[in-house]
Amino acid sequence: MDIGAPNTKTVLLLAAGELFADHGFDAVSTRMIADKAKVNLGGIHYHFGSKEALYVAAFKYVCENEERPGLAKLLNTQPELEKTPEGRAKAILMTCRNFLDDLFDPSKPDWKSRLILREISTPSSALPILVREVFTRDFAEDIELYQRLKPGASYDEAMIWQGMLKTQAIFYLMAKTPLEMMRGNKPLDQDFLDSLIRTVAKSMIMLVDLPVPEELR
Amino acid sequence: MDIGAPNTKTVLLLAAGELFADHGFDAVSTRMIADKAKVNLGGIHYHFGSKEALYVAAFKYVCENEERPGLAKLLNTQPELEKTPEGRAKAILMTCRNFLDDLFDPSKPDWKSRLILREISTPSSALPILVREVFTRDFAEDIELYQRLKPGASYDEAMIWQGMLKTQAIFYLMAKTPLEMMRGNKPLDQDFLDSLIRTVAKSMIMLVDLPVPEELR
DNA sequence: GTCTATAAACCGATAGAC
DNA sequence: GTCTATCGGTTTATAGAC
Repeated sequence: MDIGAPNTKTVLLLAAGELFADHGFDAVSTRMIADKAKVNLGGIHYHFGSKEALYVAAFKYVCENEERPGLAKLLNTQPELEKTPEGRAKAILMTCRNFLDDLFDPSKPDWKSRLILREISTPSSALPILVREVFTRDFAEDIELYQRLKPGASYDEAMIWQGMLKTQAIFYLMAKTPLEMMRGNKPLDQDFLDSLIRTVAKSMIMLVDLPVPEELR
Repeated sequence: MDIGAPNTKTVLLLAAGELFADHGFDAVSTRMIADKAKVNLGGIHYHFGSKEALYVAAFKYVCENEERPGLAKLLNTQPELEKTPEGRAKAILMTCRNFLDDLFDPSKPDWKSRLILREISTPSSALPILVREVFTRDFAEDIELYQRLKPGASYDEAMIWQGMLKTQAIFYLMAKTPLEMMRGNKPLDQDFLDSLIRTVAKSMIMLVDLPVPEELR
């Protein structure tokens, strides 16, 4: 979907997306959306037809505009990394760092990721968009890469390996509030994030029998 | 909460818990709950006072009655496993297997786990119960164990290590439907579960510098 | 404790003026 | 394309009979 200047439709998409991400579809009313977007209530049905159609449009917009570079993409732009075991290990570490730093960057709003998370846990009519735009598109390359790193590996094994980063990243994004409460309201700071990056990268590197970089020891 | 014979209150707790787990708090009406429990609508307010109080009661009931044995508990019942590196590695593998087999056992209803998952992703007034009964209680022992296995390790590192099993288990429980759709409606079968168990166990074992059991090679 | 009836508020959606 | 007013339905919660 191509969107130019911030018109009513775009404003509605973004306001609705953030509200749905924060509270869930059923907890958000069309009046809340109209208020947040500073748009008349009737505009929702004029532009989208229904609340559900607005949700699907917002979800589709987010999926198609989110770019979360995986390991395979990094290796495509820096092919020399794939030539040596040390380079491949470094590429895995860089991917973990890029992915998690980006996801937890406080200057970047995280509602788009959380909206996707909601569709994962409570699928709606937007589920095919999720599967097509996120699951299939984002996973496929890294699955193929794993099977290149470990010839003969099963699809399941490849799927689980490339999921180690994403599943854990998603959990800590999702569980931020209770985790911080558990830690006595100490926020998940950069130290925590560094530990997570190092642990995930190290385990993924060791699982494909690559040498662990010195900085992870 | 001690509950004897299946009285109205218990029936309501269980019916409400399952519905909330399946659809979320806002998507479930008190009429749906009363219908499922085959209880009169007024009974909800008579026994619990409000829909929100019923949710909190159901959540508390689930948290207090769920027993998910961790690694530390296994070692307490079989202390001889902790004596050798091979035994410690085996204990980690057994914990992963027990945890995941139990979570994905088709004969066991998984709505209790999914209800907890919902409170994690969308905290409500029941959040303190979640933190106290699940996060603090379930995590503490394994965190302490990790620091025994790796003296001098930081709290964050220990937290992330013991979370490797739980975070990934939770993701696959949560994402079952879209994952199966991505796999062309092929279910997450025992082969997939075995791959997950093996991969998670292997990475956790290697992270604490223990020897990888022969069966995981 | 269980039931019916209903109050009061809110919901998504629509009609029609501008 | 934006606005107001409102419809028909559902929601939680309650009052009161039994």
